[in-house]
Amino acid sequence: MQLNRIVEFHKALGDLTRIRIIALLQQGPLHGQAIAGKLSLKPPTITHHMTKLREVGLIKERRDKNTIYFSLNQDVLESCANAILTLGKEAKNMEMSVTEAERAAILSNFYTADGTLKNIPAQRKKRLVVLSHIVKGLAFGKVYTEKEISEYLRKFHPDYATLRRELIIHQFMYRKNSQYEMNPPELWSFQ
Amino acid sequence: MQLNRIVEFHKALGDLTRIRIIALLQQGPLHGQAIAGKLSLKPPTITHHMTKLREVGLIKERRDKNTIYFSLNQDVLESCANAILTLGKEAKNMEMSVTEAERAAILSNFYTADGTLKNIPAQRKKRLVVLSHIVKGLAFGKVYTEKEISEYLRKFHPDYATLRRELIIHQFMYRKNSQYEMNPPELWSFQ
DNA sequence: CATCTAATTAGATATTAATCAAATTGGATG
DNA sequence: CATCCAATTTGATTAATATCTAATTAGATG
Repeated sequence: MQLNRIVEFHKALGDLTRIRIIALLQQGPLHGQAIAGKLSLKPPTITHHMTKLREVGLIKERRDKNTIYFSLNQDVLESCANAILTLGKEAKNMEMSVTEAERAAILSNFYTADGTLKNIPAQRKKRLVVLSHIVKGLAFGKVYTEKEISEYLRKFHPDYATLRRELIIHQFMYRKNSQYEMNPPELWSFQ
Repeated sequence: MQLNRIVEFHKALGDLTRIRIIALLQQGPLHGQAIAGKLSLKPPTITHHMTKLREVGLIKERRDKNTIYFSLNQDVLESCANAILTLGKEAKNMEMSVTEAERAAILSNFYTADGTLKNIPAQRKKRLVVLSHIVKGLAFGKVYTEKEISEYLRKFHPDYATLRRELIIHQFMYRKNSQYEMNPPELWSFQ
């Protein structure tokens, strides 16, 4: 994830009023005046804060007559909250380029003859080599459902949930609203 | 986790320079001048930012002669990053120990038509039901003075001091320096 | 068309905060 | 003791931002 996106996300949450709004919206959708009432603030102030939250993708809205119901985009909240945990690790990978020979050796080591994985490599470098190979089997630009992704991954290893999580964490794939998309290689934490 | 702690955490990360510092420290410990050099900033600026990061518990330090090596407290980073995800989520679990019917029965039993309490329930379970209902009339995240709290509680029962004490004891509210704040529902001692 | 209501924009004010130069602190060392 | 060096504090400047009132927009309804 881009550095500035992370900053803007945390800046959006670095305000008591906006945290209170998040807490409210986690209980369910609310319209502007209701939020203003519960927080003892004026509507323009709520608009101001909703704008900030919307700018970082945290807000979904649904209109009903004159009233706009705001709700939380939990996917964005989760992915942005976790982004900070894997920050410096991407930079470290830059130093860790792998030769083609090394790469081939790692792959032949972890793949069986029928194309499944013996196990998921514990060592970070090897895991990234294997993950990048797996993600190359997907079509770039295509949007996959969660079910499609799981089925694809299960062909490699029964623990497809771990594979899926690792693919997200290391920026090989991008998830939004339970839909999955391959990231462009320049975002991969690797190569 | 206390609401203000979450705000301070995100405020600490809502700055590009501090995010860059985090990214650096995730690769290993560094001393101040090294950070200043890598970011092309002056030492006082680094001190300023390290102070902010330290205030939210993100920094560990080790001294070697005149040089202080800063490193990241990953545990704090993870727990604070995840705190935002579970803010209001357990709000509904609270009622799990009591059925809605039971709850409604207790409330209608102790409330008069004009919204005041006939008396403060002696039985623990009933008292908790009533207290949780009272605290829901407060704004989550707002800081109240003792006077405001007392006035609010007096609308329910003349013995507002008992109500106030009970709200603290059972973790519905948090008090510090005569200032009161509603606790997040996951802290409520409901059954 | 006239009116209502919720949301937004505009503009003003007060507060917070990021950065640096200059001065200071405080341990380490000769 | 004198000196060095990294870190910190102080004080100033500049930029951002949280909140409000008043005015405006825009959809819905009679």
